[in-house]
Amino acid sequence: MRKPCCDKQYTNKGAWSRQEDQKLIDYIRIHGEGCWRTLPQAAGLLRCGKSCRLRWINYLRPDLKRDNFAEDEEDLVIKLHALLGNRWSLIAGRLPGRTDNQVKNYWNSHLKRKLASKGIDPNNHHYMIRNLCRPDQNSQVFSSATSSEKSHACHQVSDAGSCLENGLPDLNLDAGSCLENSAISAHQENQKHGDSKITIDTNRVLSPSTLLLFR
DNA sequence: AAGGGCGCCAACCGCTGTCAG
DNA sequence: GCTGACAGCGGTTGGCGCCCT
Repeated sequence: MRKPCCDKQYTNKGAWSRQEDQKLIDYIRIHGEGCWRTLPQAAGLLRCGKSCRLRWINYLRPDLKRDNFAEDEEDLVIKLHALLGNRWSLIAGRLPGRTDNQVKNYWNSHLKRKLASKGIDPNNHHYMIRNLCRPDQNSQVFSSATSSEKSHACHQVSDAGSCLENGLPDLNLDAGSCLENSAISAHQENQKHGDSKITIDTNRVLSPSTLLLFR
C-alpha cells in the first residue's frame, strides 16, 4: 500500500483562494514546474502537491484558453474522440490551450448531448440504428438530422482514419467499427434509392451487439 | 419571491505507468 | 527483479449559479 502523497490532516481542500493562486504562480515563475511533492511546502501552501499540479495545469497556466469551444474545436474533439475514445489528454494535446479536464467536461456536458440529439451514439459514433428500424416516436430523432449530419455520423470512422494521413500518431483503429460502418453505409445506399425497408448485406460483417439492434 | 431542479466546471480520488535506487 | 516515489490520467463528486415553476 502506497503512502499518501501528503498529510491530509494539514492540507486545505476545496476551492482555491486568490492568495493561494498567487503563491503558486509566483513560485512556478521563479522555480518552474515539477517536484510537485515538495512544492507546497516550498511555496508556503497548505495543499497537496497533486492539488497544486492540477490547479496549475487546469487553471493557472498562462497559455490556457478560457473562452468557449469554437466550432472547429468541437469538430476536432468529435473526430478525435471517434479515433481515441476517452483518451482526454491525447485529445487535449491536439487542441492548443485546452486541458484534458476542459475537453472531458465539454464532452460530457455539451458534445455527448449534441450527438445524441442527432441520433448518434456518443460512445461509438454510430447512428443509433434502432431508431431507423422502428418508425415510432423515437424515429423522430433520426429524421430530424440533416442529411449532412447523417453522413457525418456514418463516415465518422473513415473521416477519423483520414486524420491519420494528416499526421496523427499511429493508432490502433477498431477494425470492427469500420466493418459495422460499412454496413450502415449500405443502409444509406438503400435509403438513397428510396428503399424504406432495411436490408442487410450478409457479406458485410456486424458485431453481435450491432446485429442485436436489427432483430 | 422562493425553492427545487439542472447544468457546468473545478477539484478530488484512485489507479496506472515510469523510473531510479 | 523488487520496491517506492512521483507524475499523469480518467472517472466521479460537490458546489455554485441559472432557470423554471
